Amino acid sequence: MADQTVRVRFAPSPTGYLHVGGARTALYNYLYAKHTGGEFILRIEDTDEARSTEESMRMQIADLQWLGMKWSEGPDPDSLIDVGAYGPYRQSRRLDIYKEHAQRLLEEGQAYYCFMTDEEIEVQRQAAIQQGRPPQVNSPYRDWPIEKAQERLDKGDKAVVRFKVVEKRDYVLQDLVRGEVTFPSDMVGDFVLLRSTGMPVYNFCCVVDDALMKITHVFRAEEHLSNSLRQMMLYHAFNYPLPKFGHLSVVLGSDKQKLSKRHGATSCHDYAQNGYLPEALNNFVALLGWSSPAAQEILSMEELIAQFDYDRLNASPAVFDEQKLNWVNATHLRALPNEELWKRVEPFLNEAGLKLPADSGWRFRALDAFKTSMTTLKDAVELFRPLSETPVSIATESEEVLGFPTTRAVIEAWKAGIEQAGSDYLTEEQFNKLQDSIKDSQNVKGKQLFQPIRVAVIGKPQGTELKMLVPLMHKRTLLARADQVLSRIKG
RNA sequence: GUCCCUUUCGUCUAGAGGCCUAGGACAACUCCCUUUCACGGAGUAGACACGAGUUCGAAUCUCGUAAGGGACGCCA
Repeated sequence: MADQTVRVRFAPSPTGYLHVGGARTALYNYLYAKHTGGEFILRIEDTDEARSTEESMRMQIADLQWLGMKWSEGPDPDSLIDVGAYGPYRQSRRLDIYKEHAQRLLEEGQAYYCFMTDEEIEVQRQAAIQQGRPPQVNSPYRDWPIEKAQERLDKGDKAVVRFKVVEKRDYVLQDLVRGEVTFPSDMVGDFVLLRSTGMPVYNFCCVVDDALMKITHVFRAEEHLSNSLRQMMLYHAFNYPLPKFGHLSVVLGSDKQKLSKRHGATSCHDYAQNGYLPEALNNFVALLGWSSPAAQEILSMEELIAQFDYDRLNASPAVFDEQKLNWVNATHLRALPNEELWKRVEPFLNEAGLKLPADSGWRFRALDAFKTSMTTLKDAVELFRPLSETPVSIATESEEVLGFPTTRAVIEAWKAGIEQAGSDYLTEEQFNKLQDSIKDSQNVKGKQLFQPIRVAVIGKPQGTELKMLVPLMHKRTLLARADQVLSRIKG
């Protein structure tokens, strides 16, 4: 028991994309498994028939894969066929197991069939609230003998199965992140195990599955903390050993409200589409509620695995700070070798329809020129756009530059210089010489010199150094661009 | 309403009774580098929610208060 292998699980309900809060929960479980050499298991909690879809399940699996978390048990990412010795791993396929467990409790008198209608329950709730009591049900069917209930069932009446809360005592949870948490048992009333449709309810399947799947540690969101009481009761009723629980803090938006759709991008999918790196999102999200013992801010997945332990998990809520995410992302992005960076950037460039040289030497020089101005992969699009042959839009900030009295002459001299160039691409040296000659011939310097040239090259007065930019552009493009800008001055 | 959790710079956090004149990171600001923008470098500013206690000594322990969050579903 002491050196039992760690078995942890991530158990999302398939309703939409994977949320960043969910990603953090998954990550902590994953890191703990990897850190201890244990198993990371994926279980799909799809007992809510109204909201769960297979499509969502696929999306969440794709998101988890994008983040680089691999599970040793659960649905196979491609075929969706269960892998592992404790399956099935989709709750909707474990219905028989839940039924058996419910039956067992029913027979032992630890659970009962309840025929109350929604209206009856609502009346009780309101009454309880008015009297200042917790709104719990008090079912008249609580002590019905099972045979009597069965008769009604046989007549076709619908019933839920409720757990019978009998013991009046305090339940103490040794939480891995919060320490000792005490719940009085009267905090909850008799709760539903099986819906009238026969579908089990979260607290019930969660316990059955965690026990049967031999889960040793459960890191989950704080909102489940009070569920723990019900779950402890069930573990007790089944006489199953309790796993260790760690209840994570909530992730908040900038307004300190729980992160939700209102806050804009909150799904991993959104971040992927917006050009964030999975390693950056993992890194950032890991630091929301956990800190590196080495006080590192930038960590690779390997470093996270090596350093992660639950003793540095923080119990207080954390605000998701997009600015820090941006910094983490930019830092990871700049550290990528050019070859890898190009692979990541290319889909964004293609999507924008940019036609760029295929030569890898050219690509790497371009990345060197641009990567310090990139926060996300998507930023590459606007940076690379002026390098393609298509005309650029001339930025409004360029107007002032176009208004300098010397601008027209400078651009014409620039154009003439390019025309004289022997090769398709100017070298940095040739560019410098050309710029110097314009300085002398036109008698301009400072921003009167380089801003017009920059506008004639990329359409705006600020950006990457010209000596980096110009050698990346074909003579033809340079000339066309200069003409484009000159025509603008006339008009 | 009842119960549970949380509370250190704007944000993420370090901090397990003296090492704290409270440290780091992001953001902000200033300067340097730079014929622009970024990158990079150097700095500045900025916090223990409040009140009692325990103690020679409290950000750290206890109790209250306040604020925020969660649960009280045939959601998870």
